[in-house]
Amino acid sequence: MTLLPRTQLADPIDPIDALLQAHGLRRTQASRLVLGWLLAHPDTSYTHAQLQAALTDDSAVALDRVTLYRLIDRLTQVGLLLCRVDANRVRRYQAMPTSVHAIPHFECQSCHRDSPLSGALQASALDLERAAQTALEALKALGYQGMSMDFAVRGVCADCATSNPTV
Amino acid sequence: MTLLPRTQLADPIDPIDALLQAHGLRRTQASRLVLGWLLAHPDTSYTHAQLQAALTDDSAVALDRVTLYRLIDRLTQVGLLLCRVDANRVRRYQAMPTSVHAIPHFECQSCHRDSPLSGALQASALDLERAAQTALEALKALGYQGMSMDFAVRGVCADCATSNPTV
DNA sequence: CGTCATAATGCAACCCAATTGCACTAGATT
DNA sequence: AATCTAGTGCAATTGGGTTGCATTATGACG
Repeated sequence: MTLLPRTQLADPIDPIDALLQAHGLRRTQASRLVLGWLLAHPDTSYTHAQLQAALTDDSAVALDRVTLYRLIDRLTQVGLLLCRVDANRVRRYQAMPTSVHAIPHFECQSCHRDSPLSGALQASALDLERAAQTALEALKALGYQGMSMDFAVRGVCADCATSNPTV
Repeated sequence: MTLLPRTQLADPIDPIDALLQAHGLRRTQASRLVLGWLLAHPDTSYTHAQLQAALTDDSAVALDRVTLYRLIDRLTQVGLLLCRVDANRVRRYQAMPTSVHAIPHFECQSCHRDSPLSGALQASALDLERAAQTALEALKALGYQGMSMDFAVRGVCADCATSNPTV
């Protein structure tokens, strides 16, 4: 029985390793772990704290707070992660979505609830999404990479408006 | 010469006083100052720090840090101010706009530049704005108040994408 | 008017997400 | 194998924002 020439198989068999390498990042335990975890949980965003908790929970590997900060920052800079700041001024990270689905949402400045625009707004929301899609295509053609859209309406919701003495 | 019955003139001659009163807020030196200043500088947003600096500069009245925090919070809750969190996790305040003009903008996660979507995207941007306008009308009809829209695209801009070794 | 409840102010101390500096470790490249 | 540098870990710090509590001033009511 002869030894198979392992090197014939491309070095990065793992898709995660391939992504890291393709973006010029080193393949370390931490980077594999974080990117792997986020890719395994698409369309969900996590704060730094949540991510650290989930990772230590999941893999029993306790990686340093600061290391995680720097790692997610690197992953974000190369476009592998999407980062946005939530209403509480905390950054939320998630795997950069491959397809786009910008759900318009409303942030009430009084009760601080964040609700998706639906129901009566279905029609205009669809219009929005279509227009946004067109915009994205144009950007991609210009060389932009790894994009996500976010449409926010801010104001005072009907509930809060009626309880306020706004005359 | 008889004294004019001053009280015949409506108490809140000042439009700022009128706004404060209409929203159930007391008319204090600080509230008049802040709301007045922001109304005098429409379509421009300020951080707490900038606002405090501008006010002490402008009116020689040094109001306390915490007082200003609480004041802008009150003004925001009743819908007189618009508050959003910028990419640096800092809240920015401005007078709630009366008309809407949501300029789509792109936030690069690599170089952290924030640029308006223009040029080649003019067409889709217009579509976007039209769709957004429709959405706003629908919300107003539902009782929502003092609204503003924000359309953000996040990703890696063409400049950064080419300098990254993204293969 | 004066009285009085309560909204608003000021100060000190605190919270917490995120950053910085520096020594150290481990991928990658030759 | 040697070596360069990206990545890691720890400690200390930054900075926007909050909380508790005593004090002041606004506006409503008799």
